[in-house]
Amino acid sequence: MTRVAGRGGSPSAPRSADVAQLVGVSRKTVSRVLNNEPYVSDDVRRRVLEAAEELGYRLNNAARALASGRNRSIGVVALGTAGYGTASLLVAIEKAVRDSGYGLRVVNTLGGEPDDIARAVDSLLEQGVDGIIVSEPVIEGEVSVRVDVPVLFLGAPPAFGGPRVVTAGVGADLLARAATDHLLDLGHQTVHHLAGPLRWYAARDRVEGWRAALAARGRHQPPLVEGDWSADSGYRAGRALAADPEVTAVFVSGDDMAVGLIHALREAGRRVPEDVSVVGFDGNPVFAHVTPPLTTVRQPFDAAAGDGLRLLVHAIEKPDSEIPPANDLPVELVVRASTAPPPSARG
Amino acid sequence: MTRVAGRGGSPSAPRSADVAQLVGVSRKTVSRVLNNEPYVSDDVRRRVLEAAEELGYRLNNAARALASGRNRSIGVVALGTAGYGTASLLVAIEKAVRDSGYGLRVVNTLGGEPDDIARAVDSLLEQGVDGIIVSEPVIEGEVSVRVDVPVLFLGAPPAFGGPRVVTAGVGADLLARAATDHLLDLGHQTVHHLAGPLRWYAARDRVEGWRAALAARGRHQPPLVEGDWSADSGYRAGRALAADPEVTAVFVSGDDMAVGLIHALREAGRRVPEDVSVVGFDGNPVFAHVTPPLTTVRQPFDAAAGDGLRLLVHAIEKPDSEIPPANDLPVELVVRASTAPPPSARG
DNA sequence: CTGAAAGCGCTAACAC
DNA sequence: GTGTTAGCGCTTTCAG
Repeated sequence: MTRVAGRGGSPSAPRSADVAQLVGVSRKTVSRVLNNEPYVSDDVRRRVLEAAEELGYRLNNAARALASGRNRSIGVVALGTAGYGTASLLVAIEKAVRDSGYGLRVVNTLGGEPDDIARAVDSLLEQGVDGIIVSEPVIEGEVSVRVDVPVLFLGAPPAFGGPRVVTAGVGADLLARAATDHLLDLGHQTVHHLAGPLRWYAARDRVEGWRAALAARGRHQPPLVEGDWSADSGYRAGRALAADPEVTAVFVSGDDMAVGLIHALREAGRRVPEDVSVVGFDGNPVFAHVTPPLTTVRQPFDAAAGDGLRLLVHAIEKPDSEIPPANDLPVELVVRASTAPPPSARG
Repeated sequence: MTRVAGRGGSPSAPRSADVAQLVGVSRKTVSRVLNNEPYVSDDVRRRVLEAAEELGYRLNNAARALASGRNRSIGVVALGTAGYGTASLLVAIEKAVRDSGYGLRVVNTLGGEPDDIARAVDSLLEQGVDGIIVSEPVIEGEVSVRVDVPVLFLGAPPAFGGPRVVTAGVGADLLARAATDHLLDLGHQTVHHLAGPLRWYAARDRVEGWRAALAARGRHQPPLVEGDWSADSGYRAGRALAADPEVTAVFVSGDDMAVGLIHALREAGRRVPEDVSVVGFDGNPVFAHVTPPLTTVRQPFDAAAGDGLRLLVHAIEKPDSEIPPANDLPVELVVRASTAPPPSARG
């Protein structure tokens, strides 16, 4: 049955005093029960819970925050794009935050520039958060803000310092390295790279991994090509790369760009994977169904968010104890049909 | 006992009293300035703003909410999937909320079932929100919650009633109709439909549009095929549909499913669009680069979120006045290469 | 135009 | 185990 209240501006909601009165205890006792504090008899605890239920009592978080100084919520500064990667990360963050017993406030910054971040952080602080997550920002300069809560930089080094700033990676460099190694293992002499915009730390991190893989085998490092994460930019990059017969393998810093790139390659008459192998980045499952199915690396969004949040919550709740070590993140290469040995190896 | 502003040694954040003292006015005057209330001289206003800036003063939202009863934030119950559609809608909602001067709290419900929604709404209410957006939920039963703030159902009819419940569509039926009409206009005798899970209202809404388009021309309505939004489910549906030579046109309730479906069709030897035309739903730009580029309808996320939020904010801020009418949403068909006239029309 | 007093609903610290 | 007493920092009356 539908139960509606919709009482617009009528009798005020029940307060803890109402619950206390109904049970015949003090407000503090009600408070103890609601906060799961010890030193309440099981009997009283049960009766308080029952009374609260009966009255439809709901804790007033504003009052609680004001009195305790803790808001029980965490704010995230996100990128405001609907791409699979950023969206997955946000979903993972929401889950991790909720599992930690906090609420989540979201502010998007379309650009991810230092000023945008400063503004977003400010607005979060004003709304009242106990900690802030800055998710995969663009970092070119210093962000100048006064922050008095712990801040987690997820997938980027801190853009501002402070005693309560923690960092957690998404393991992008290792992932990029695995992707590049896969291509090298297949027999390619070298691997080209289509990067995301280099102003994004996420893009640079992957470049590092690609470079490291090449360097480890003493391979030639082809010039970097830069896209903007969009499939269109991948397509444009693909047209340029298709003209170069030296190109037999490309590691692309995002699935969408990879799909655009493959489009251009095939349009130019270069077969994938027979002539050119392509590896994407992210792990969007839809690309198992394009032609050819895309080999990619899966980003460990859940693990990264969970690990980062563990550090952040630690910094919030035990500000004086040492920050625990970060966990290792899984590296998962999803091999499909867009990669193969180079033409030379097949005679 | 009166507390003297302790801005010497005390690391506590500055309060409005500190600002007031610095300027030499009362706290109420500071409050007026910060809330953009009238009846403050320009001079005082300016000095207050300067002092606030100088002290690095930041309003305490918990205190404000407690005193005023308004939290200045809106909560959204989202689906917790990283698909292009839901993610885009969330981004659009965030923007609309921010533009309205509210903060955004997010709770995901993995399932979108009535019970999940009830839980999510409860948690939002406890966190303190002035309004709630329920975004594209699964609706099979009634949601039983006590809500005392306005609720906007976005892309679904209300799951619970009440005087302060508003609804805004995303225009899915019209979009579905446009997609179906496009196929019919091309000369197809009828159009098959691969729907999303019918427990989702969003899926049912699109089915309606498809049915309406067929009915308007007196065309035969083929049996409905049901997927689960994933490309994999589209692929499975495609294998079944490929076996039926009658199928020349399919309207698919999501781009990902459409891509999976095309994969299966081609694998079975049916060419797209020569033998079978396919239209997707959502408008993810990456699918301009798959083979064949996907014809689709673009969901007007920004317009839908903006319009819905306008209604919600109205319900919050002017609870007694009538709810303004909803705006018409744009219908945008993106014709690419996955649709063509049926084989029969081409001889 | 501006200010003084009185809480908002809860938790903190300490009593009992 | 439980109650009492003070506020948290702001906005709301209602005076001036």
